[in-house]
Amino acid sequence: MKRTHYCGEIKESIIGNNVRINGWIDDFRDKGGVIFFTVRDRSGIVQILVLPEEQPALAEKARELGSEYVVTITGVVHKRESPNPNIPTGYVEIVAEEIILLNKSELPIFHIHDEANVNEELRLKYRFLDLRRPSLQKNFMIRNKLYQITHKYFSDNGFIEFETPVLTKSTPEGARDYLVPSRIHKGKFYALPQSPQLYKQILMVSGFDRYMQITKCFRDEDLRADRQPEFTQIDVEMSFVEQDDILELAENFTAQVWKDIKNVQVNLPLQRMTWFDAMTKYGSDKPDLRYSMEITTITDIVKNSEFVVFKEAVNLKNGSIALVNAKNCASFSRKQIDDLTEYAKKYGAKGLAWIKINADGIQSPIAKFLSETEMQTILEHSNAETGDLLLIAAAEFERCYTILGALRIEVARITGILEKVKNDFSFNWVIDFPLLEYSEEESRWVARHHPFTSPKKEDVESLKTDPQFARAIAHDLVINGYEVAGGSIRIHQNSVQQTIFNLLGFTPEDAQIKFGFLLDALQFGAPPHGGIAFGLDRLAMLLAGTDNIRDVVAFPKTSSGLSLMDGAPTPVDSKQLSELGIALAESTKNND
RNA sequence: GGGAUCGUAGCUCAGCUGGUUAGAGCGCCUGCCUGUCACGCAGGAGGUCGCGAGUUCGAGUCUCGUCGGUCCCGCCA
Repeated sequence: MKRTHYCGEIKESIIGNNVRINGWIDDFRDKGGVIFFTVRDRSGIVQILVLPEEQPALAEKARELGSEYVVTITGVVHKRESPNPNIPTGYVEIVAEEIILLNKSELPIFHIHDEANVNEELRLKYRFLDLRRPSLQKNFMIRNKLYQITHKYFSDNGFIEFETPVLTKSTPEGARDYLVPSRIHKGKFYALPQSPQLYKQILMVSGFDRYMQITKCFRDEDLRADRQPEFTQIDVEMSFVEQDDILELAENFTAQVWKDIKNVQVNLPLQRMTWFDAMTKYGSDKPDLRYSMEITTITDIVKNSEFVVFKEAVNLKNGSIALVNAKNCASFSRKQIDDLTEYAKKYGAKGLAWIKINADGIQSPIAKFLSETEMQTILEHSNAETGDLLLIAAAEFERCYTILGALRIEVARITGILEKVKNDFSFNWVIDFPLLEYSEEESRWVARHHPFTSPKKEDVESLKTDPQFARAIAHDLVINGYEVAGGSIRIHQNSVQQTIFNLLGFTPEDAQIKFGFLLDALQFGAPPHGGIAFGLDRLAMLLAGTDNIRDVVAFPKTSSGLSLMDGAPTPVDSKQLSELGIALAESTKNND
């Protein structure tokens, strides 16, 4: 039964050899006087030939086979009479001598072919079949390579691999926790880690100096095409370093991965962009730099204009007016512009002003509100040429640029720019994030990254007077507009940490209850330290060339968090609940 | 929490302003076929139109609810 070769290894170089393969029946073509079928394993497919006249018993056995039956085939490798150059093993075939049926299969629910476009709901329910498709198998080979490169790279660089707990303490900041009830301590809960953040910092205090871990993280938030509730991080932390050291290590790692897996040379060092520049040029804190289409700020140009929408925006605290130049889009129809307006509204735009630069002059609903000088200055600053369409947003700073950032991507999609750059890669750092942001919901400052992020030295003093302007020593690595890694230099001085907690509205008692163990650790000789964590799934996505994270996760959840194959989550036995001291609220009881 | 969109044969889909017996391609079954590889030819089987109400003489089609998929906003330190 044991194989001598994988199917994909049956090549011209072993013609004449006696071989044995294991695999699944991929396709069956019975021509009457000659029978062909193909067998598939993880390496590819190979054609088997049976000649009924010469081997009637074997032919009879072959005719019993069906799609996805599991077989062992023994035979001799022959050169094909009529080769098929479209498959790697297409110049040879195995002339069967023995066929062993190891297991039958029900009729497959769908074809095990890459071309088969099958409803994802079915694919997830029958994931064991879906995962047989060559394209998915390829994705997991890539993912495996990524694991191996990661272990080697960090080991070679002196990092020590750890495991941190999965049953941890719930912390209130950040994402919603997944909770695990304790049986021994009824009424108390563990939380699954949103990330091993505090543990890795404590390992730094313990003196391990360089830590890494490939680890699962859990966040109970709504999902997206690039977000799963459980996901894998390459988690890294280093002592006695500055931000430059972390960026250098991380970009060398990234370059290594792209070289080994994609054979792409990444030019180092990577471009670094401040958060402010990313926002004002690209309207995003994770800009896709495979194409340009930069945003132009025109707040100062139109601040005295008659247009009431601009007036209102200027009067906002931190109000901004800016535009994106959609090159060669002046031909857009009224309907297309209406669609763009609707699109902008999703991001909180109240409306969308536009200027068309037609061959016969300017066309714009707001032209009448702008002076000749204002219009000319706008055209100059945005490098507007005949045929261009300027899309203008006016709102509070972050809203205004976010709207334009979304439009920038949408215009790139509509005009085919995204399609053109789909095989390119762009890498860049975004640094100097704001340390805090004001939460209207909670009426307090919250940490933008996490509460242990160090402010920039020069901004520590102003923290107390102008917290909104304080910048963090934080860094995100962006590839093709995806945030694939993020990290920071941490606070290692208890006094600074207390200042931050104070700003976040925690009393010393609160802080002690929530993060006391970290605060304790910081008082016992914490070294300066910092780190970064890569989203392994997103890296795998980019390497595999897919925009769907479920294509690189073996058993993913749907966008509502269900696992369609096993049915999780499910109700549990009342006995299990009572052991945990848990009673369901009346309203949730029949929710299965 | 909100928005958009989808759910018809095993799979992918068509099915118009409501109207007789719901169709196609692929797959499947039976037979034929000595170089197929999206094999070919002939014949055949296969439907709770996601589910539940409602409107109507009559619902795959209209309305409401519900379940599920996908994408997005909010959310994701």
